[in-house]
Parts: sequence; structure tokens; C-alpha cells
Amino acid sequence: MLQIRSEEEVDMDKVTAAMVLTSLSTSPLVRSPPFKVNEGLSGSWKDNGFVGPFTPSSNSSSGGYWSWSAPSDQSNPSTPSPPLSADSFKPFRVPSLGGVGNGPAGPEDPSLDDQDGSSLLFDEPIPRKRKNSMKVMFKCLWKNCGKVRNCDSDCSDGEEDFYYSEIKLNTDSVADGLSSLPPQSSDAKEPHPGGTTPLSRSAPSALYLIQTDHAYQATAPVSIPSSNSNSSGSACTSFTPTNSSNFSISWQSPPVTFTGSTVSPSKSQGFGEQRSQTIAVLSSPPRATTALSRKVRGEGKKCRKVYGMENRDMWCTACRWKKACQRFTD
DNA sequence: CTTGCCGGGAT
DNA sequence: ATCCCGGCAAG
Repeated sequence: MLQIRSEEEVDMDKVTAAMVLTSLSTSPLVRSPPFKVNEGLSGSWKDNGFVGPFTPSSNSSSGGYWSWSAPSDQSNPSTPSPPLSADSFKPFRVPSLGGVGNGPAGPEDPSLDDQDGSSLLFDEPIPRKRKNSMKVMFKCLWKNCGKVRNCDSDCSDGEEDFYYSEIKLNTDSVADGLSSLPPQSSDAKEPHPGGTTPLSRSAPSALYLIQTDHAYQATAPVSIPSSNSNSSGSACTSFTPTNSSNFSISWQSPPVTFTGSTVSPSKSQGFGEQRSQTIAVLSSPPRATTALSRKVRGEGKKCRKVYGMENRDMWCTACRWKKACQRFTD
């Protein structure tokens, strides 16, 4: 929810900022700064959730891992919960560099709330209709995109068109920067900003995803880039937390299941849910399957660690054969 | 350094 | 199909 709001803002800013950024921050470098900021946050939640409980129990051989596993689910919610929820907004970010999105998002939210007020919470309704008075309408330049956009008197005929296309292309890098950047102009003039703009930016990176979701916005773009390094692992983790309990399961299943179903269903659903699914699709399936052959790594302990080399016969077959562990799936 | 596991080989 | 290991990547 929070994220959405920021997205809107971004769009608005984007328009104005686009002009400035177009010349200034066309380069991808812009995004890197924001990412790093969050690193600290991700580390903290990690420590609380995993390291804390895990370390003490690690001493004991078999009991250790179990206790770690179960407790984590229950205890996690309390401590890690905050971070996790935040992650759900920007899952992709976490994966990329360690949850950069959160850092900027946290600070930003407060400021955003002030401007939009409580209405922001409902994010969904607002984004679509939000606008002033439109005179001219423009169509999204993106191939599949059939969206139309209204423009204020500010927009000129030729320019409007130009900006529209310009924004999507540049937005990719710009968007990230904007999210962290302070709002330059708060006047919003996009009828359905999230829909058109977001898509355009993601388009360059991943075409298939884009068509599915025109509606969601900044989230997707970011996730794509990040996914490559450890998107599958982090991405899944971030959105999975929603249900904290199935964090391990989601890891493997989601990518496969979501990919197929998500594509078409996008039309009718809760926006919040829709968004999360879309994100998952974007980040994990494509990259993970294609580029990311290696899963990133198993989280919990595996047979080898649990039973030790001495008790190799107690391992699951997969572990004995040096394959992906089947018993302690993460 | 250790650990998890992919890719590939042997049977 | 079953079993195993070289070697890589992640930590």
C-alpha cells in the first residue's frame, strides 16, 4: 500500500522530473545509490529472524535445526514482521542488493502520507482516477499498450507525445532515483499513471511481463534488474513473508505456478495481491529459469550439516548423491 | 575454509 | 534408473 502511493508520486514527479532527469540522469547509475541505503535494513531483519534463534540452537545436533525451523515461524512474525511487510511492497529490491527499497521507502512514506493523507491507504482507487482536468489525450507508445492518457494544458501537442514515450524509456533508471528523491512538483496530472508509465519502463527489460500488467508500476522495473543476482531467493522471500509460514515452500512453487496463472488473471483481482503476484512473476520466473540456473542456495541446514559426514547413511538420497536436498527443502 | 548442488560420468 | 564425484558458487 505504501509503496503504491510512492509510485504515484513517482509518476507525478516523473513527468516533471523527466524533463530534468532526461538530461541529467539518463544513465543507470542513478539507481545504484538508493539500493545501497537499504542494505542495512535487510541485514537487521535477517539477523533477528535467522541468525538469532539459529545460532544458539546450532550447538545441538539434530534438535538444533528443528527448533530453529519451527520457532522461526512463530517468533519471526513479531520481530521480522515489520521488515517483511515492508519487503512485500518492494520484493525485488531486497533480492537485488539486500532490500534497498525499504530504506528509501520508510523515510519516504511519512512524507507522502502528509501530502496525500489517509486516502493514500486506498491507493488503488486513487491511482486510476487521480487527475485534474484533461484536455488532450495521448496514447501510450508502447506496442501492446493501448492506454490513453489525458494531459493538462501544460502539455503541448508535440511535447506530450514526446514525454510520454520519453518517460517510459528513461523512467527505468529515473524511477528509482525519483523514489528516493524529494518530490519536486506535487501536482499530479496522470489519469492512470501506474498503468501506462510503469509498463513502458519495464517493457525494455522484459516484454512478456509488461503486457500482463500495465497497472502496476515502479515495482516491476526494479525487480527485473535485481532478479538476476539473487532474485529468486530474495524475491521469493520478500513476498512470501506475507504468510510467513510458507516461506520455504513459496521459494520453489511460486515461480512455476504463478508464472502460468498470473499472466492472464491479472484483469480481476485485489490490486495488492495482483501486484505481488506480478512482481513474483517478473522477478523470479524469467530470470531464475533462464539466467539463474543456480538456485542461490539452500537456506536451512541440509542432511549433510544436520547429520554430519559420519552419518552419511542417514542423509536423504539426494544429499548422498550431492543433489538438491529433498528432506530439508527450503 | 565449508556447504549445497549442478553437470556429468559410471554402473 | 541408480549411484557417485568433480567442480563451481555462495557464504
